[in-house]
Amino acid sequence: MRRSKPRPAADVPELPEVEVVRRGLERHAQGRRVLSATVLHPRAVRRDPAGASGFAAALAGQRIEAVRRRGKYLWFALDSADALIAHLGMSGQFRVHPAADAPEHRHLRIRLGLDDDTVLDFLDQRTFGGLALDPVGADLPAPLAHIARDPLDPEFDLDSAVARLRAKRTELKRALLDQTVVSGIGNIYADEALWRSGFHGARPTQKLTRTQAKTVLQHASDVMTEALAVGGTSFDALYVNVNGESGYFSRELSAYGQADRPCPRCGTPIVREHFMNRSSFFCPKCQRKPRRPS
DNA sequence: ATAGCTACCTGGGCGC
DNA sequence: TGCGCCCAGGTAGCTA
Repeated sequence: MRRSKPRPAADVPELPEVEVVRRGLERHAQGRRVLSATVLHPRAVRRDPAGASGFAAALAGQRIEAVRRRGKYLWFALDSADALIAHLGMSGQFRVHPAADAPEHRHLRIRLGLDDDTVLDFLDQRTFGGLALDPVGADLPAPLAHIARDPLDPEFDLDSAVARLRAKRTELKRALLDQTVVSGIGNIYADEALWRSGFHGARPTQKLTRTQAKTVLQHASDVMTEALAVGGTSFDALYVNVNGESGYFSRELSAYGQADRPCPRCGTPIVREHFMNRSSFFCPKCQRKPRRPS
């Protein structure tokens, strides 16, 4: 029998972590002008239509007016018509260093020289993340048009999210991870929201009542808001690290990563199963599987 | 149109 | 000791 080994639980950025990064970037980069851009790994700019050299040339000289976010996407509003879009992927980090004393980390992918004698580094071990320059639309860069508003957005509308969720013909966990329904939810907070709701991820969305859909979305919103409240104050002033070396986002988790440990509600051991090529963690007593899995 | 699958990545952990 | 396999998962793009 295979025991699931303890893992570092939450090192993948989801909504609260990305918001922490946005705040750090706002603090350190807003109002700064980009003097230079160096691409150390071409994959980090693969979404940029101009390629690495075009990216660097177009970015140099631009001023960062604001740092915005939708779901897990970040973008820097620039003084041109372009936006610098950033996604952290699985392992992306931004770090700020004094230019005179900036370490060359082995996972350094892009370095931006700023006009206050600092560098803004983009690090990414697994290279799922990256930066790209794109024209900004009315208020959203075009490549982000399909991303739904997230629960931290002041204009997030729970009722319309409920409608989108119930319009899906799929399993509940799949819909929670669908960034066109609600953005910002990844594997970790999907499992936490399901656990709090008492719903199994395989429940068919089309059979959810409005109240049930509202419940699970409200729990998703709550769990991410709470994580932000805990983690949002604990990053170092000159060190914008999405992962949070202490793992401060992972301590409160009830289901995700807790295989074989007692459910905090009923004591039944948490079960781990594979779903969508990912791990899913749930309490087999609190979260009954639907009798007819869709 | 839409639901669902897979490729894309690296490095730590573990079995042999 | 060292090799090689497995695993983590967000998203674009593809297929059916």
